[in-house]
Amino acid sequence: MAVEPSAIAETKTAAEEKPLRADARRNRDRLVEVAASVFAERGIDASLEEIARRAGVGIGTLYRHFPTREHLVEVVYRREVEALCAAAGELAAKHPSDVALEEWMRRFVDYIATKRGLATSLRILLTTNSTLFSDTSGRVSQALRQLVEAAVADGTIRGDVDASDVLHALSGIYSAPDTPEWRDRSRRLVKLLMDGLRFGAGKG
Amino acid sequence: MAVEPSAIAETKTAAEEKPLRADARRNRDRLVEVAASVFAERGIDASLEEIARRAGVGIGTLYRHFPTREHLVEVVYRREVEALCAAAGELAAKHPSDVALEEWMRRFVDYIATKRGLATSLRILLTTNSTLFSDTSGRVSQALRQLVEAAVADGTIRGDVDASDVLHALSGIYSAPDTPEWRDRSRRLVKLLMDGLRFGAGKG
DNA sequence: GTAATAAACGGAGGCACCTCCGCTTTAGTG
DNA sequence: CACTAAAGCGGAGGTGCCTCCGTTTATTAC
Repeated sequence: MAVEPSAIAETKTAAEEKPLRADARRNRDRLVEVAASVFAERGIDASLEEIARRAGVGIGTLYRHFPTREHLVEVVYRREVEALCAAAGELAAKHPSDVALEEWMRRFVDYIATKRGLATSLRILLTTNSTLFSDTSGRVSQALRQLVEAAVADGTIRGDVDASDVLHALSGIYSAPDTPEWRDRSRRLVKLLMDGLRFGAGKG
Repeated sequence: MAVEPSAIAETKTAAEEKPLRADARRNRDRLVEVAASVFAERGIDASLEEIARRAGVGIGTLYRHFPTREHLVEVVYRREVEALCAAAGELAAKHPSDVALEEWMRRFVDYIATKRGLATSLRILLTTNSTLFSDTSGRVSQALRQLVEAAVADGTIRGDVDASDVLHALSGIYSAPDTPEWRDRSRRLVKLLMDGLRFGAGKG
């Protein structure tokens, strides 16, 4: 009955993990990568044996690294959130700040779209492992803040909003029912939001 | 995509079900009975094949009657709640009304005790299937009302309480953590409650 | 280089899930 | 009764989960 720090410490928070042997590191990374694509393709209930097979490792290796399905899902999920957040910096460097913001929100919609199918399992995971929720939502809002503040600073969007306003506006994306039109509706929401943000830019 | 009335209509709400063939009825009843004892013995994750085996039917028969584990669990659960509620009438007929009430509450504690291990699965079931929750809690409070009202009527417990007060007082049984002392603590709660109820009986 | 050892690998094997469909039994009908 | 259609049965078989442990490999020490 050891006290679990929080399910799976993990994540690359510095080199706080004891270094894995080179082959182990390789296999582990491979598994996460393959799992991401298999989950995307077949849903969260995809066969773990298929993941191991496609990754070219034995099923035993998969289980050694990820003792339960949830461990694997969590790592994949964190990795994807991380990538989404990292994209904020890259977009900011490559585009005018308002365009960067818009493009990021578009990716956000796509990201949520892929996660919809996984909704029930993710919900279990999120209620089970509360740090997962706070960690990821923290990272996401931080990424968004960076983009919004930059755009406000150079006057491409209005100055009387902040990241939490935008996040709030985006919440419709989460709460809307999972209909066929959902994606289009969400994209329109982003457009609408951007129009509103650009309106009166440079005057606030 | 048919509209499901509510997961599994079931229950013997009159003869609204098309009559099963005699052998089918027999197998079905047998399965429910065996399932109840296997679930009690091994927990909610007990092997369905074991249930079928012990019931002396093929696994195919189990699945025909109960397409998912949840279907089976729900039917077992409803049956048990039903039995608990039916006991109210029997106890009322056999004992002085205050004794009947006390005994019923004691059984209630025992019942909850057996359900504790099944808590997580039951929680899923209860959130998934909302009628299950309202149906059963309705039945339980109805049974309790019968007992409380009888005891108030013939003056064996005080008159200034009703069934919902008692149910409220019993809620500690649900919310208390699942420690080893839980059962004793709950029995003391029942005793305490009965003392309070008997105090000043016949004066309200 | 080589040896020693701890770490990691992989897949066979045991168990459970669930589907599918050929066989059996029941409940009607004459 | 005998016959038949419909209902029900059951278990083989294909798949997935997860554990266990003999074998392989990376690393460290010399």
